[in-house]
Amino acid sequence: MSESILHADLDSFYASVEQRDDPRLRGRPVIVGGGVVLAASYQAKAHGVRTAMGGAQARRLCPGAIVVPPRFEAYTEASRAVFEVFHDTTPLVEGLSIDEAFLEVGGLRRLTGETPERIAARLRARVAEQVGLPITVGVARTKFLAKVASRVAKPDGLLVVPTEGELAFLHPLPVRMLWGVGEVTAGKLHGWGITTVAEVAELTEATLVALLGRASGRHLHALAHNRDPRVVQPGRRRGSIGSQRALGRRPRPWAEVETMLIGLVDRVTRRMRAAERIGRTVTLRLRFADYTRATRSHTMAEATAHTQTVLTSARTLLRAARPMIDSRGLTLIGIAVGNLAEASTGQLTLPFDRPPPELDTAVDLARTRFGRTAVTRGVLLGRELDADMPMLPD
DNA sequence: ATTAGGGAGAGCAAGGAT
DNA sequence: GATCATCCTTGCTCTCCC
Repeated sequence: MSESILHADLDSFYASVEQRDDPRLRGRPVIVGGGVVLAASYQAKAHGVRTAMGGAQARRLCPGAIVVPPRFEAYTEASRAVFEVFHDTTPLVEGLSIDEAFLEVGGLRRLTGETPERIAARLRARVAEQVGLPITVGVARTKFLAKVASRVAKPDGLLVVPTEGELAFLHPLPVRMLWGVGEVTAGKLHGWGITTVAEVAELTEATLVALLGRASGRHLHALAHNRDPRVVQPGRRRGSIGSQRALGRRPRPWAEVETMLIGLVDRVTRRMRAAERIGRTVTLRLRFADYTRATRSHTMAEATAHTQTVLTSARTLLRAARPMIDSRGLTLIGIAVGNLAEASTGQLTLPFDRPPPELDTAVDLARTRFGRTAVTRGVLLGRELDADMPMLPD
């Protein structure tokens, strides 16, 4: 087994798309997003601007930056084009997010004799030519090493971690570079005087478990000893679909909150139907003026992608949470549907021993059962039906 | 003092089923 | 009939990722 996993990761993705589409932004510090930094070009990062930083702080650090609003549709389209190149390279693609994926090229190597490094170089060139975006690729024997390699090689780089050089690559790294070690975990480790991967590797698994909990401790122990058996899983699907809205600090009338909920549920169920998924667990997500958070969830008896059914559930959760909202001040509201399953196609037979149901009722029933965007044939009426009746316009 | 919007997953408590 | 052990599901919080 040699290095055969690619981790491909677009650089400052949103900011790079903006620079690609507007030549005036090229070579200049660019910040995408106003209230919070969604992405910063490398020219802005040179001034200390970071993703997820507050907009005010970012402007202080880099007064010359050009701030542009996000264009999510452009990013979705760019992502689609990049993943086309990925899938053209190998069918074994595991997407991680809008701008990164693992690619397994071991079989390709055996088939064509081409080295993973060559494959990675060609991938980078094709993304640059066909999509016009810079992308960094890490190449290694394991997912974890490939992921760390791409992070180290950024921006616009290519780094192969040779099998014989894995520990030399891994051990000097700061713990924060480990995938899964965030601010909180890094803080705990620092409190124990642990700053590098080599120092983590000196601890026993029991010590790490005592410090970080069972799962994190074991995980970190394995990674620090360069054990990562995870394989590239093509065709992984997400487990929940959600939508949320930040509201600012201004108090909102209750009626407006309920209206926003309808919009969120409509957006989520619409996306579920487009993805041909149905779900059982409805989660209401709230954030308050003091930055505390709360979630409230309900698991329905049957999975659905039906707007009204999900809305009823969501509305009940929201109304129960009203005292909390009134006292703490709402600054974010979100809805997610989890416990997702594939929507099946199927036939719904309605009983004939009572009067035929109204068309809308039949469509609602079919949608609830199958989670489909449209019922394409209404046998009852013997003609094509357009059953996609959005609650709100797009 | 403060962050959008999209996610995954662990830990834990409580209750039901076996 | 009462008690115990265990597993699973649900609901919620916290951490982490991009």
